Amino acid sequence: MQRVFEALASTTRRKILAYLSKAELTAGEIAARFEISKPAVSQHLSVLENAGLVTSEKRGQYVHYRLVEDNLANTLNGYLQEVCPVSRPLKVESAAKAARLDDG
Amino acid sequence: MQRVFEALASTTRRKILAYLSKAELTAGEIAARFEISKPAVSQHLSVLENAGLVTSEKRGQYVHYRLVEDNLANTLNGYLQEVCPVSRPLKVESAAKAARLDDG
DNA sequence: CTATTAATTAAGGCATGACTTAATTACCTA
DNA sequence: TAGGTAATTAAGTCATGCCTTAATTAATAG
Repeated sequence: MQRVFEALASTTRRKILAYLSKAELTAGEIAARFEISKPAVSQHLSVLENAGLVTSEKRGQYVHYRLVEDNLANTLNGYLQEVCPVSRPLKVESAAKAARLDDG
Repeated sequence: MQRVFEALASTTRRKILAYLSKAELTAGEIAARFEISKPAVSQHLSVLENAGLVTSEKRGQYVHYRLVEDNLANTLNGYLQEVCPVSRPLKVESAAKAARLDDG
């Protein structure tokens, strides 16, 4: 929980997650999308992995990273339920679908 | 967005939000719940207020703080939609209700 | 007006986070 | 096995964050 919010506090790390939400990428492919050094990106990936937000798999010479969607969704939604009324997140997040389902 | 995630990166600040989710409190009442100094708590409140997660109102000698639920819920859910498939958060957050509605 | 309480601002210390370059590890290919 | 690429680890710098105590502002009570 603490690690997840710390990981999300960095814009660079949130961008990495955004990239990984579209496709699995190697460390090098991720680094190429930023202007900071490769070791710096590697450190960010390490933070994200320690928070359980991404996982890595080494295939040959490359390390492939992918998003762990469940952990992100569960942590944020869990926190939201804790602090906000249960009904609100549902409405905010997919108001259209909820409305449709509630009406039907 | 950046400010919200920075604000949430601190355990102390998340605890403050948790207290405020139960009741409106004065700065002093909040400070009394922590072991750190009152100025330290004041700084945390300032961070939360700059992030738009709480608002304050001075009444006489006291400053009352309360949670801004909408901003917290909208920011986290908005981010979640951006990074995770739209359908997932709904399932995670209220699986029972979603299942019931989907089945019915 | 003076004293007291609530709260914030100011100033400074210390730990932590983010970045850099250089070195190292691991894997692939000629 | 020597050389090259991918990636991480190591070491050190610089900025930022969180905490402290002391000073200040603002409101209430005598």
